[in-house]
Amino acid sequence: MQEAQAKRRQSQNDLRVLDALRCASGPQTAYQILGQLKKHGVTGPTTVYRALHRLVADGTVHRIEALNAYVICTHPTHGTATTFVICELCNIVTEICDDRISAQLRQSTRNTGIAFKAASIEIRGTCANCLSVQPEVRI
Amino acid sequence: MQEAQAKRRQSQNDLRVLDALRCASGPQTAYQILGQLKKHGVTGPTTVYRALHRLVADGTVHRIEALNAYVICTHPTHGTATTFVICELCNIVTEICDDRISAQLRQSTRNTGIAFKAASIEIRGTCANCLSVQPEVRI
DNA sequence: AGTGAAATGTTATATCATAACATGCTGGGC
DNA sequence: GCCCAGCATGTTATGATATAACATTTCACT
Repeated sequence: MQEAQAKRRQSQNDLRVLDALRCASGPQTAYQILGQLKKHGVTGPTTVYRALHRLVADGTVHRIEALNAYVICTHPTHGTATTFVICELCNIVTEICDDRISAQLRQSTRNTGIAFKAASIEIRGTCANCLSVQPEVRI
Repeated sequence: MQEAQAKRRQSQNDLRVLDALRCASGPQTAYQILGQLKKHGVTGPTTVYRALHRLVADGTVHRIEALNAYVICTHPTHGTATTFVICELCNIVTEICDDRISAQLRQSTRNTGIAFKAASIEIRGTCANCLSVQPEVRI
């Protein structure tokens, strides 16, 4: 469908950043990643940001705007409506994938005469785990 | 419904920030607003950020995460799925309002066991005006 | 007028991101 | 093998966004 990316060979720093994100328990800021990469001799944020830009352009990594942080994409086959849920209790971030969301956004924008390219959706809520612990929070 | 805000009396700085946003042609960063408020003797960003926090909490103003910028809410009666379209050609930002979007997000999150509180949706696309000028961009 | 809560001012600093320019690595044509 | 174009990387500096911490003022209410 759209911008199926020509497979780019990932550079050494790209792989290091991906490693750092994989090892992390949640979204990481650029400077947290830099902290990890220092063990490989990386000294400046520029290096990290350059790798992140490539990986985000690829779709390999997503940026969570509300957190200024980055995560590995867990639904690489879907592209136009990346959706994250940020749990307000434990701050866990989950990527969800439901094509009806992008379908609805396409329809809603079409009604207003706007051409839809892509969307980023960030939901604040409560994750299933916290719900089971704090049952007074309702779906 | 949800968080129908008890009417808060807006402070002097709140009103100044709202004025600055109203006069602006689009989203304004905190420091752009600060630039306007300097004529009233405001000197530090703290003042602007404090007013913005109150106004965002109210729902009077929205933050556009992708731009680190702020706009006045144009659909104050709807609250749980603020949706903006950012035109990639002219950078105009439009708030759209379609309750089916939040309905779909509620449903998609319910399927995953997550409790939905609110969402911010930022769409990249092309506005109606730019589409009419550049017809090769398709809906 | 007295009081407490909210707002504001002030200074400093933390956090996020890019600019600008030099250097190094690598793969494809000769 | 050698060259060189294109990309990746390193380095230094700085810009842009946001908050901390604490002092002071304002204001509604009694």
